[in-house]
Amino acid sequence: MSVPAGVASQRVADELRERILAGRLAPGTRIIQDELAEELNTSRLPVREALRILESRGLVTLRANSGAWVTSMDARECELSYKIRERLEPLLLTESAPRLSEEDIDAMDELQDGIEACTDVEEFLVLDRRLHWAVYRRHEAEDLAAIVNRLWDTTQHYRRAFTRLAFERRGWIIGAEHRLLIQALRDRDHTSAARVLELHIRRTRVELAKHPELFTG
Amino acid sequence: MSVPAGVASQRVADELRERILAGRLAPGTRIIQDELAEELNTSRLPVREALRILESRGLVTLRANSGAWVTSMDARECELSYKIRERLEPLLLTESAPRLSEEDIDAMDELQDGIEACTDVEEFLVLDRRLHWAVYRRHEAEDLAAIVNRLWDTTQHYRRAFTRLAFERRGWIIGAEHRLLIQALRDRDHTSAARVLELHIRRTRVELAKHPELFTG
DNA sequence: GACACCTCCATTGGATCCATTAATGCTTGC
DNA sequence: GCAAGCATTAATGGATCCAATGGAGGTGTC
Repeated sequence: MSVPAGVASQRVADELRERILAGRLAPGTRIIQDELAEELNTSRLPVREALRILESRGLVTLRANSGAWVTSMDARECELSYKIRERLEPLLLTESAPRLSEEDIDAMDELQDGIEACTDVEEFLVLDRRLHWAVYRRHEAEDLAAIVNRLWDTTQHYRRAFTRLAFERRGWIIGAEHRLLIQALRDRDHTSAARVLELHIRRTRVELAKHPELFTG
Repeated sequence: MSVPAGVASQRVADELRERILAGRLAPGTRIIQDELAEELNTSRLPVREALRILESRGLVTLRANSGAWVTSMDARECELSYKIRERLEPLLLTESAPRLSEEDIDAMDELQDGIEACTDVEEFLVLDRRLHWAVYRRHEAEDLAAIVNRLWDTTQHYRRAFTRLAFERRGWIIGAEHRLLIQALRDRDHTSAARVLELHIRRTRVELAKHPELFTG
């Protein structure tokens, strides 16, 4: 076994987060402290602390004297998450955009090339997220970024389900929005960039609302 | 000794939060697990979990293998918190306003009477917060409310310092804004209500920016 | 005299053990 | 046959003990 780097509770939290985001632990799944502890070769204490960490990120729901479950959302909560993103991500963009270099923006176009070339849903999710965070790369607003990151985390599972349905036949819309966003950044037109981003998130929210069946689980 | 209600770690977290929000624990203060545990007649374990809980609420800052401190902000972070509030609280108002009853709105006017009558800073902070949450009372958006609540918590200390400076000579502005907000809600003009709220927060942010000396501690 | 390294102590992180709670299944009575 | 209550069991919450880390202070060397 490899050398455990860093604090155990953080390692456990990272591992658990990875499993949830990758879809290997579905929303609603119960998490038993003993099982995880044994599986990760540690005691239950770091697991308990890891669950607290992930609860604060919204990925896990705790009930006192009862247990822990992977957080699940209903359609209403998910829609609200998107409304929050609509308001916060343009602000985060505003914090980052003035500091982006030409190279930063070139990298975005390359990422978008990759997105347009990819056919696998999991790969799309990774690249799409990477592109958005390339836009925010130069922010100096840790607290705001943490809130936004959390929203991406908690909606990841539903984004996956939605992407499975939609990205093949309507993928060009996302591509168009991404290219418009990148171009506005290149032109240093930060107001337009913020507007495009807001529309991009808003359109996704509206599309998502057309598929309530994604939440009947 | 009285019967301990609920889970110990939550009790410790509540007590610690209360101390920080009441200003009895200043930003930057170090928190030693042993001391708190002894003082609250419990072991270090609930204290550790309480620190995790409060870290997730942004009230304490943890450093691995080092310790815990009451979180402190610089002017930039505080200003950003207000910008986030400017965007999120109107949204939270929108979620609540349509469901507010006449009695709810009457209660707001009564709260505002109390605010205009009060001369003590601590009392003002309590009543002001209570009034704002009276506006949001009928929301069904727990996640959004949690984010906003957290922002109020983390900026509480700076709001106190600012209030000490400003509320006596310019208190009438806050009163005017509050009354306008309540009236818009009474008229069921939710768009205006959201705008007034946004302006109210924005004006406070701009005022606060004039007092950088509040952050040189 | 100044800087670097080493040792010691205070404090946090982790493991094991015990208490407590809550849920489930069985039994009993109606 | 069904419902309610009790008992059993499994999993969480808490306390104590031990290990590891990081900072501070002193000493030795350049």
